[in-house]
Formats: sequence, C-alpha cells, structure tokens
Amino acid sequence: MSSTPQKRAVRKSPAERAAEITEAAREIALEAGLTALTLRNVAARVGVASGLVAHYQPNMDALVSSTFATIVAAETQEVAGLLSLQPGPSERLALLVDTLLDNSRLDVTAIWVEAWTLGRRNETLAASVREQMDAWQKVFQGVVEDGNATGAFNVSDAAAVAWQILGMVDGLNAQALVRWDGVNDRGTHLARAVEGMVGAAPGSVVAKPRL
Amino acid sequence: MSSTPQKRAVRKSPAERAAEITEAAREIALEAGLTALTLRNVAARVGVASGLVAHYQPNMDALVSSTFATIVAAETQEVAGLLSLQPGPSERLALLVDTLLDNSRLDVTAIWVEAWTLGRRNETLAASVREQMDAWQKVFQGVVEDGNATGAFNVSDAAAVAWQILGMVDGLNAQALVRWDGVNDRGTHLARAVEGMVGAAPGSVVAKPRL
DNA sequence: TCTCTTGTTGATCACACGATCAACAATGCT
DNA sequence: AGCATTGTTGATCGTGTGATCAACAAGAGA
Repeated sequence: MSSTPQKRAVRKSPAERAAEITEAAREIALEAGLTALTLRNVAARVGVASGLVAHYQPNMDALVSSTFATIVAAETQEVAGLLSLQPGPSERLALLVDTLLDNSRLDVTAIWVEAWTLGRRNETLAASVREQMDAWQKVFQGVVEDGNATGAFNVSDAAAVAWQILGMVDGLNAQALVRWDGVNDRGTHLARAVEGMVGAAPGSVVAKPRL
Repeated sequence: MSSTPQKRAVRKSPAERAAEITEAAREIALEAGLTALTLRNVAARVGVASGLVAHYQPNMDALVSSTFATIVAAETQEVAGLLSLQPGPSERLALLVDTLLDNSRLDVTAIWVEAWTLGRRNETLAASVREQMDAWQKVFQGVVEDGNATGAFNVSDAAAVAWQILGMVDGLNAQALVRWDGVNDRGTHLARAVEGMVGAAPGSVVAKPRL
C-alpha cells in the first residue's frame, strides 16, 4: 500500500504533462465514470497538485467533454475497423450486433449513459455526445446502404433505420448495465429484429454463438 | 416574483407534511432531475427549513429512490391501463410501441437514464430500478404470451423477447432525449423490428399515424 | 388558563467541488 | 556562474452538499 509521497513532481514539457492528464482522465472515467473526473482526483492520479490540472484545462467541463470523446471515438473506430474485414453486409450487420452485445464494453456503455444526463448541464459535453452519436450512426448507415446495393436488404430510409438500430443497441447495452443477467440469446433476438427492419430474409443475419 | 417569505411554516400533521415532501420531490425530479433532489431544494419548495426534510427522511438516498419509484410506477400503471382497453395482442403491442415513442414522457425517460447511473452509487436506488424494470418487463411479457396463445405471435422465450423489446424502447427514448430530431417514422420502424422478434406477420403490428 | 407534547427552526459541522494566484524551484540559456 | 523562463505548488475563496441537534413555539389536553 505504499503510495508515492514524492515531494515535488518532476518537471515535464507541457505536451507531455497534458498527455499525462488526458490519459489519467481516461482511466478514471473508465473505472469510476465521468462524475469522478474532479480536479483533485485527476491530479492525484498524475501525482501532481490540483492547480496544475486546472492550469492545463480551461475548465472541468472541457476535460469531461474531451475525455468522453476520446473514449467513445476509440471504440467507434475499433469496431468500424473490424467491420471492414467482413465479406458482405449481412455478415457486417451480424458482427456489429454480435460485437456490441458481448458485454466486454460495459465500461464504455456506462460512460455513454452518464454523458446523456450530464449533457443536460454541460453544453460542451452535449455537443460532443451528438457528434459521437452521428459517427456511430454513419457506421450503421454505411452497412445498411451497402446491403441495399447488393440486394441483401430492402430499406427506403437507410438513415432512419440506422438511427433506429443504434438506439436499440444502446438500450440493450444500458439494460445490461443494470441487469446483466436475465436475458439469453440477446444476439439472436436482436438479429431477428434487425432483419425485420432492413427487410432481410429471416435467418440471413446470424449472430455467432457466445463462447 | 414575490416569493413567500412567511416567517414560520404552519404546523401540520406528520402524514400531511410527509406527503407534501414527497410531492415536492416528485415535481423537482420531473423538472430538474433526480440530481436536483437536495435537502435545501426540497425544503425551499415546501416552504420549510431544510432540517425538516431531513427529519422526515432517513437520508437523501432514500428520498431519491422512493421518488424514482413513485414516478416510474405511475407511468407503468398508466400505460398498462391503456393496454387493457385494446382488443387483441397485435393492437396492444402496437399501442405499446406507439405510446412509448410519442415523446410526451421525455421527463420520465430522463429520470430512467439518470437512475441507471445514479444506481451505481446508491444501492437503494439500484434495487428500485431493478424492481421497476421487472414491472415493465412483465407488462411486455404479458402481451407477448397473449399473442402466443391466440396464434398472432410465435415466440419460444416470451420473457427474453419482452426484455429485448423493453431495452429497445428504452434505448430509442434515451436517444430521443439527446437527439429529438433526426428520425422519422420511429413507430413504423420499431413495429417492423418487433414483428421480426415475435414472429408476427409483417404489417400486423400497425402504429397509428402521428398527429 | 396552564402545561406538555411535538412539529419546526436555523445555526453548525465536516466534507467536496471548481477556480485562482502569489510564491517557489527546476531548467535552459547567456 | 548568473539569470530569465516557466512548470509547479498549495493555500485560499466561495459555493454546495448531507447531516445533526439544542432551542423554539404552536397546538391539544388538563
């Protein structure tokens, strides 16, 4: 339990220190939520006085907002990367459903949910949330339009359907946050639902079995 | 802007005062969220000293939790009441989808979302959240089993499908909280999705047109 | 009318938050 | 070696929170 009571933090370049702070903020947010992002909390993790954190940030709202964006954007890009490896739209949609429901990203889900309510009192964060939601929606929309082109899907309003799928995934994840037990075969059920929305043949979107 | 600076609050019976406090808490939560439920806030609304609110509640976590339960349970019962007026399971499911997406309950949705994250630090609230989610799930499950019996639906695991629909509705509502624009025909899309999940004929669940 | 029960007050405590800034000290430059 | 730059400190301010409790006063019963 020996903490590091070093009297004074070593002097570092502004870029380096700023990176340390944003990284510490990221870790804290993932572990304890955006609400835990306080001046003193972040400072303690970096091993630095609270004033220094304030010195590197215009205000805490900004740090909360940018931390949210960092975490969420990373997830979006990671999943989008996985998608590009799939052969066709049905497989892509299946992977999307499968990946987003595998409960390995509950920490990120918690941050999403927190951001939705925190956004009511933090306009900077609210803007960030909308931006990141748009990014996610675009990913879904791409897959849907793809399937429309190949004839695998039949959707008149790809954008609306993409929003809808996104909302469903968010809801199911948020639910898992509180009630991680209870529901079996979430992937299969969601696959059926999505097939209904995109007008795909029943069974064409197949979620891989959980291990 | 004349507030009521009455020197001393009139003396009331414990039952009456307790009712005033819970009612004030309900109003505050609906207007400004569960986070706004502070001793001083509630006391000011009742027109009473902050100490009195504390006197009537074991602690604030309990007031937050019971206020959440009050608000949410009322909504569940209201919607369940509307359901019983419908002739068959397809109409019931359609009404459910329709009612829950009509954006007239965004204040309640906000409280749901807030409770999901607040529950991480308020165990009493977390228990309440699980309880109320169970109540909602039962409502959906009843409709699904109903449709199974009449042959309108074809579901092997009614409980799981009910959870799934609930999660989807929650997610779409939460989305509307942040992005109330953007998506058209939410009811129609969700109806298609739900048809896919319950194994109903396409078009059998028809959302009524928005007015 | 007096007394006693009890609903009510409001000052107070300990704590946590964001923000500010004069003072300090480490580093690089001359 | 001396100096100027600048990264860093930590005390401090104002605000907000939940909780506590001696003191007060309104009302009911005698």
